Amino acid sequence: MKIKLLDDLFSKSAPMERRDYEAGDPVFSQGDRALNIFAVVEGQVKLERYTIEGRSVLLHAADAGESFAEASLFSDVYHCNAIAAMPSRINIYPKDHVLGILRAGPENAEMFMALLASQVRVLRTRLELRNILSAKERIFRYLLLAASPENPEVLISVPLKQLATELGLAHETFYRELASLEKDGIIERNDKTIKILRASII
Amino acid sequence: MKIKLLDDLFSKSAPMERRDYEAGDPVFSQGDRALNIFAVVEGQVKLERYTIEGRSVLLHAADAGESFAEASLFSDVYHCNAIAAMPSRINIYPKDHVLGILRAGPENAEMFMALLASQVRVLRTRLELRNILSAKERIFRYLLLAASPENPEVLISVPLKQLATELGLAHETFYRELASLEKDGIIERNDKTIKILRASII
DNA sequence: CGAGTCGTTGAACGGAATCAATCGTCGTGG
DNA sequence: CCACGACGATTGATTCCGTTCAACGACTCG
Repeated sequence: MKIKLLDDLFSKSAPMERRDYEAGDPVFSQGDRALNIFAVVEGQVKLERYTIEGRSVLLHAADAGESFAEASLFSDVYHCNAIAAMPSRINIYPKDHVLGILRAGPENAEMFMALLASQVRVLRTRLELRNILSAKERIFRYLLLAASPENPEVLISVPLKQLATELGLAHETFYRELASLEKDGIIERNDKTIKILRASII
Repeated sequence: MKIKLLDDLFSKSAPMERRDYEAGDPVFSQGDRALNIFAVVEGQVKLERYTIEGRSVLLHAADAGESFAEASLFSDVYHCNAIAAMPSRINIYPKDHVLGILRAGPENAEMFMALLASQVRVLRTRLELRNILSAKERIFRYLLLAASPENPEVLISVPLKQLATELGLAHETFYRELASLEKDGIIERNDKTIKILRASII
């Protein structure tokens, strides 16, 4: 979820706390009273849940720019642990204040609902991409989706390595297949953009 | 998103339409005025977007029990095509009526936000599972998450084949690894349940 | 200038997909 | 009522391709 939009919405007329964490610092723990929702400004936060026999399983890794624990707005306690995975800076929005804003008027609530619904859409799409086995095909479809219908040029604003992770590929594979796509004249790479030359990899 | 909860929320004091579609029938098309949101009762609906050169890319396949086009509540037009992938029955909730309900009181809006937030949580978790390369490990973590901390028994209410798809595995692989987990004494399988015997696959 | 990271390519391995075949069950219609 | 088809569950054999390990150049930043 775009952190800026969230900020615009939740920092309205209110103090928002920004705190720094060291790697390993807990942000909150499973069972704690849910008092805040959060957004990662810098760093990464791991969300994990304790399961049977004290074992913990990773639920999500929230990277810079992501919000997390939104569901805690509607729950009394946190249902997982949040731990800074590296030195991190985190925005903290008090739950009661946020709920106040959401209740203040339908516009605010609807803005938040729109953010959530769009997040759902993005996640579903990302999940669908993962159903594509072939690395080349997955990368290509990603590019098709990232390009607008009118403009076949995709702006790459994050390191390719990170893109690879987002697509669920080893970065070596990603580089390789990008190179292969370019060699086959399907895409053209420039400094920070990738241009789709043909809308088919055949 | 649980269709029942949605129904409870959106069918309040209002007519909800239920319509049947044949395979290939369009539910709505990219660019159409967004007038409804939907839920699949039976069948499957494919959501796809037109990209450059008239090519379309699958965004999501909504199965029975899922809602779709929630984001259209906050958009003037649909941004993708929805097509029945097989004979399907679909609930249709008129957007203006739904928005009316959401504006009627904060409880309704908050119920919907809670649904969306929980959906986000589920999708993030599912995505995180996909980051696990090893089929056995992925299946095992899934089971750990599906089991409650107190009760190591997981109720399997859908065909295993479908579970395999959800986990992003070929069903053959899924059966194989389940068998292997059982052989190693890590799980115990009964008719409709799987019991976790050890919280580690080592 | 050195440490760290990104980007890139090569070689080898391993494991999941795929193709294939069988069995059991359930529903259906002749 | 039984034959048949459809589908889920299961196991075997084979193939393929993405991961992994490794090494290197380019670049940035302190």
